[in-house]
Amino acid sequence: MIDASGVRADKVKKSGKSADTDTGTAQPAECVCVTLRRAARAFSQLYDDALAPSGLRITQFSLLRAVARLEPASISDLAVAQALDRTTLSRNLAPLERDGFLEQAPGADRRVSEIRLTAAGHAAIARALPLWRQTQRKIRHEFSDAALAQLRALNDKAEALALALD
Amino acid sequence: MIDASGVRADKVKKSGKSADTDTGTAQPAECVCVTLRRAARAFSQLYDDALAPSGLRITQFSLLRAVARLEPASISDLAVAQALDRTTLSRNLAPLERDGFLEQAPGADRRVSEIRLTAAGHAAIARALPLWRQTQRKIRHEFSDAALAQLRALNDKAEALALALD
DNA sequence: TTAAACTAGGTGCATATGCACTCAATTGAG
DNA sequence: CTCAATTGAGTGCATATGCACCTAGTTTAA
Repeated sequence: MIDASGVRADKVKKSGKSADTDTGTAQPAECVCVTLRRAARAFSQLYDDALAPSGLRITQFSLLRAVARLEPASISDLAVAQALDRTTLSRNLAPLERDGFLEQAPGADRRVSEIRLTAAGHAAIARALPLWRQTQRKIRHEFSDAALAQLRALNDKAEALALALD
Repeated sequence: MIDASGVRADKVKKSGKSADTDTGTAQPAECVCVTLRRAARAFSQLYDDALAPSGLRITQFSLLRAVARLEPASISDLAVAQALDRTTLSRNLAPLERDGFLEQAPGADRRVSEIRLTAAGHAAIARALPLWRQTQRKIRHEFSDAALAQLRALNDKAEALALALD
């Protein structure tokens, strides 16, 4: 929780440094990306904390649900579904497999690994679902529909722009 | 860039699985947190790509600028400024120090490490600044002021909520 | 049919992130 | 002044993320 306890909030000062080309706002010239990353960290805190009793993090919950939807899923399927790099997704599976929430088996095309939930995986999702729903409700209550819709739009356009970097 | 080339976008199907409690939308029941994380990844791609010629990632650029603002900065100062865990921030300094962009020296209070930019650090910021500005302009052009304002609000409220978890 | 091209996936490396725990320096209570 | 409480920082461990490169199957062109 941003463990920087007891910080001297007083000693903040502005340096006239050349590199610091603020626009004059109290806060540093804000970077859209940095703000987004901060928000993502804060939300992850909230969701991870809420899901903790289920033993899942929000990333893992999301991944397990994707497996449930696409079952039997290939690594690449899941990577596309989650908009994650294939190798990242591959590694994110490891702790879930280690904990017995899913299993991989070679497919007919022996290059492909078919991923399926185990009973424990279904149980984990079932444990986490009410916690997640409650958090979603809280969040939806805190933020307007317009804000959430704009977040979606932000995400969609950003993904389109990032995809154009190919 | 979400390297999952040549994925069979066709084999997506819906399983009637109990765990998959979609609300009926084409997309899975969307998680605010997951959407935010996706957006943050996409934006990071855009910014990292744009900043690449400077040798900095967006996280590093942001951190260097924070040092420039708070110089001489303690680890905890920077952690608060970046809304990052203190230990994360501490580690994020390592590659920047290794590359000679900043240096640490013990302060009067010998528990505190005073962090300052080097000439190379200022130069790196100077190299990255125009690239960052250009990207900011592009982004601000793509997204409405309202969307960006709502992102800020989202971030502020999320940080407040996360802070309340203490 | 066989070798080239393509495709699914894995590995090494590096950064980013945060928690639990530890240590050292400082401060404060008595 | 002395010892306990506080505070700044580091380390071990684990997950998350993506790039460059590699290997093994599969498909396709000659």
